[in-house]
Order: sequence, then structure tokens, then C-alpha cells
Amino acid sequence: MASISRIQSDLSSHVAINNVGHTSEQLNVQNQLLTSPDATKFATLDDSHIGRNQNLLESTLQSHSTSTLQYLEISMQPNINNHETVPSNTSLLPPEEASKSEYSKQTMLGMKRENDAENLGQKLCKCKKSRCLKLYCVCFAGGELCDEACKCKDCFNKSSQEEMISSTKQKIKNRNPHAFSPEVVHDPEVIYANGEQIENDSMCVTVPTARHKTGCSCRKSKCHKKYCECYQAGVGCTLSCRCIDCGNIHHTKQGIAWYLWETAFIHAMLQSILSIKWQ
DNA sequence: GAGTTTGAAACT
DNA sequence: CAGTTTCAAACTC
Ligand SMILES: [Zn+2]
Ligand SMILES: [Zn+2]
Ligand SMILES: [Zn+2]
Ligand SMILES: [Zn+2]
Ligand SMILES: [Zn+2]
Ligand SMILES: [Zn+2]
Repeated sequence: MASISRIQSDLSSHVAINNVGHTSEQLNVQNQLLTSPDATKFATLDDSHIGRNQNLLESTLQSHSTSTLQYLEISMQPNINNHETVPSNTSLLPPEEASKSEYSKQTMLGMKRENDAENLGQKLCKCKKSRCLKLYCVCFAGGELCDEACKCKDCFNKSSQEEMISSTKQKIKNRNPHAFSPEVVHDPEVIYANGEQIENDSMCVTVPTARHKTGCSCRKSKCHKKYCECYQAGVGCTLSCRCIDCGNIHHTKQGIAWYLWETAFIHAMLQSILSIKWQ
């Protein structure tokens, strides 16, 4: 998709496209203005902000009609022409399935490692059937080898199985190019839709907060529990989510649109109040 | 710890 | 694609 790469190169000239970098100070100011509608923010609004909000409100409302949906419907490159064989679920076991006997000293060591891993923030898995070679496994999905403190069975996600890991990874990448990319986008100039990076412009309102790369499809959790990937990642749902009865509204496009409308409405009310000729 | 619920990932 | 199954984590008790 040539347009996307052009957009990326254009953006990279003045915006850092990565998942940690925050951009210019000006952008941060804009972000502050657009993020959650804290009551404290209203105190800081002046006319210039209001004017900008009105402009953004227009583009927000426009973006809710067709243009945003068109953006959001851009699909991934169908890269699935690959008919390589999938690692079969036959009976091979890795050479050294650790001898987890000799407990007393061993368990102490295991606890220590578990604590270490937890302290380092590494997630531990307890996979039983996936051999830690599918995205079901949090370790594998996170691009990490399993920790010694993982409680997985028949684990292939260890250094002795590098070739199996890389080939399996490649097959999954062929299916979904973003399978191993970070789950959350922090760059406010970039939004993901169906796995593709999309530029924000006047017709696609800036979303100044982090977003999950694919969005969720929650049906029962209202996106209020960790079952929801958006909620778990600490970000709000977006238009690319397919959730039903979403409660994860904070920092969403809808939330921003509401904030902008609210801000414009309050400004209009203030103006009319000030225009009243008392006495 | 056991059992249930949940939604992504995998599969057909 | 959509519908179904599989899977391991999140949650509940
Ligand atoms: Zn695992
Ligand atoms: Zn693991
Ligand atoms: Zn493992
Ligand atoms: Zn959700
Ligand atoms: Zn979501
Ligand atoms: Zn949601």
C-alpha cells in the first residue's frame, strides 16, 4: 500500500513514529486539551481554545459519517498465499523436558525465580496444550521465551527450540503481520484500523491517547474487565472495536466528540449569558 | 485450589 | 468472509 508508506515517510520527517516517543511540546498541549474532560480543564479554557475546539468539533462530526469509516475499513495486506505446513500437534517433545523433581531446594529456587520474574514484570504462562507456540501463550505472544518460572507443559518456547520458534512465528506473521507488534499505540498522530497504520488528518480526528492495535470484540464484559484487551491495556475502545454495550468510554473518539461538543455548548451558553443586558 | 466465564486465536 | 472450536487467562467462590 504505497499511500501508507508515503504517509509514514511524511510523518517521520516531523513526528517520531514509535511507541514510546512523545512528540513536540505543541502536540502535548493539544493532547492536554483533548484528553479526558476533567472539570479542572474547563477553568483553563479561553477563547482560542474554544475556537480550536469548534473547528475540531466540526471535523469530529464529519469524521463520524463516512470518511472515518472508510479509513477504518482499510484492510490488511492479504499476505496469506503461504501454504507451508503448520507445526503438527504430533507427539514430539523437546529434548530436555526439565526434570522437575528434587523438590525442597528446587521449589525454593522456583519461588525465587517466580518472584524475580514478577518483579521484572514478565508474564508467566500456564499453557497446557499449545506448547507455548501459539498466540494463546502470553510469553510467545509477547515475543519472549518462557521463563523458568512458567508452569507450562511440553513447552517449546525455550532457547533449545529457536528454529521451531522462528518458523512458527513466521507462519503466524504471514497470517497476521501485526501479531508480534506492540499491543498499544502511543503515538497520537497514528491510529490503527484493522491492523494498518492510518494517518490522522482533518477528516480523521486526532485521537491523542494510546490505543489498542486491533480493538476488542467484547460481548458480556462491557469492556470493564480484564477480559477486554483494551481495558487490560489501559486504553479506551475505539471505532475499530466491535464491542457490544461498551463501558470503556474514557478517551475514546466518542468521549472526545462529547467533550468537544460539551465545551462548545458551554462556550455558547457563556456567551449568551454575558450578552444579557442586566438591569 | 477448583470451577466458571470470557473473548482472542485457531480452525473449518 | 462467518460460524465453530480451542485455549488459557480472568474471574468467582
Ligand atoms: Zn505458554
Ligand atoms: Zn511461558
Ligand atoms: Zn512455555
Ligand atoms: Zn472490550
Ligand atoms: Zn475495545
Ligand atoms: Zn469496548
